[in-house]
Amino acid sequence: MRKPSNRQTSSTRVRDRLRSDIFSGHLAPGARVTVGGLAKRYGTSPMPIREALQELQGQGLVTGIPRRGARIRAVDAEFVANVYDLRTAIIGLLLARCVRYITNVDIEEIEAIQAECERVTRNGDVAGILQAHHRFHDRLYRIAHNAEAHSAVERTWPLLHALRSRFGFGPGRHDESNRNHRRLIEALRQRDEALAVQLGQDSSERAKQDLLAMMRGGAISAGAGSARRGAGRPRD
Amino acid sequence: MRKPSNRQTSSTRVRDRLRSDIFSGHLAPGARVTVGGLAKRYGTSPMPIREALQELQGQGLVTGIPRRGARIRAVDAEFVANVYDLRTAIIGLLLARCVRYITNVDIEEIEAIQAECERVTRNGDVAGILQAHHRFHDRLYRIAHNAEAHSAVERTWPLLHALRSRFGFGPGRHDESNRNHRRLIEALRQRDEALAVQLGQDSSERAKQDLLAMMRGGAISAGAGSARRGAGRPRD
DNA sequence: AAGTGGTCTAGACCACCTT
DNA sequence: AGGTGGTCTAGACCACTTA
Repeated sequence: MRKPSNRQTSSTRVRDRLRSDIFSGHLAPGARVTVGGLAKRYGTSPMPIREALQELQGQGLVTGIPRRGARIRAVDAEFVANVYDLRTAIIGLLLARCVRYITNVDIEEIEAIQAECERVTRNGDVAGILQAHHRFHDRLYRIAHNAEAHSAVERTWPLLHALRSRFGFGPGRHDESNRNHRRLIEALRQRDEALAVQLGQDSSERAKQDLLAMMRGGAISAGAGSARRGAGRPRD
Repeated sequence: MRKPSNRQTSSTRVRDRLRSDIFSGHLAPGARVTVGGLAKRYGTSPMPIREALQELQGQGLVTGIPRRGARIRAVDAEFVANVYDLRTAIIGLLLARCVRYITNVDIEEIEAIQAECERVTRNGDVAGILQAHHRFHDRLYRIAHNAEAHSAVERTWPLLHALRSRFGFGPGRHDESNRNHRRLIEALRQRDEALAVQLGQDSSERAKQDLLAMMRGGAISAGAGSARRGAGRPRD
């Protein structure tokens, strides 16, 4: 019963640590990183570094210069807003298609996932909330039968996951999100394409605004159930 | 006059040949490919194969199975339609932002590129047309100041480029495209956001329909007026 | 002209699937 | 248990940027 390295490959380890180092500010925005330097830093050979760098490049976290290494991208408000706007545009496409393909069985399953979302919300476990939320979106967009659009929006998830883990959620944000999900499900049940698209894009926009506010506040609040932290938020 | 050498790396060579082999049908859709097999086929070591595979996976041409190799994706009508729909959605976002950021200098430069588009159209050189067309889009979307959305739509270009090189354009398609470009430029000059978005998305939709029609016909016509066909390979 | 740093080769390792 | 095949290591190669 040896499961020492689960699905944990060296590339993924490097990728996660690299991402963590970017968010923690240990690797400054705009800093140039080299394969050799990172290989020594993480104690591995060039190949996993290249792989991780390429994946993070696909997520927009690093920008590659042809023959001159790579550069850390600043995870600032503009970058986050851009990623969310991209998500919003694609989500509009996906939801329009969902309305055309969705079945009652799909709706039942999505409602079950939504119930799960609301349950973990009461627990207040951020990791669980993120996971359930992700499952909701994944299950929904699968219906759209557009794998390219789906994976394009999926590609932005690791970034948002990491940011939410760090900055948490604003007060009442979870309830708002769940309310939006419920309304979206109702629109899907009615097969109201325009409304579903509108609600989904609104949801995405609200999520963007909430995350941006949390980033402005610099909060590290876990957003967990204990409401006794509410007073000290440096709101602006 | 020297430097025949690089910008051509082994990874890119493998990537291009792999893509070519997929389009030519030499690698059947759904076929499983292995790193070792491709390494022998292309006479190289595993690493460039992995790199090329990963990039093509990012473009949706191959789908990776965690521990079990990769699979060639079928380049059929559904796949092409999906990619175009994704493009259309993102283009809407980009054009809406373009209207907000565009300057008169931008418009002048875009008009110059459009003039180039029309000149190469008269020549009938497909490669030149594709290049000019690409420059038009690239220059335009740069204005939107959303690098993530821009690169997401750029990622779909190599696929469309390859397909157009193989299947060409329908009769009158170039003139229609240029007409749409001119109208789009006019909408941008008026800063009419709704119209610009509408025209841009219409253009994308028309391009999709044209390419799908060409694929249905199985034509290899260069689209330069000589609409001779019938000797073409129906499919491989 | 020397240095820096990305790219590639060949082989070993080991996880997963098959008999 | 054996086979298949992805993943990783260490070092060499070479293009591009410095003095």
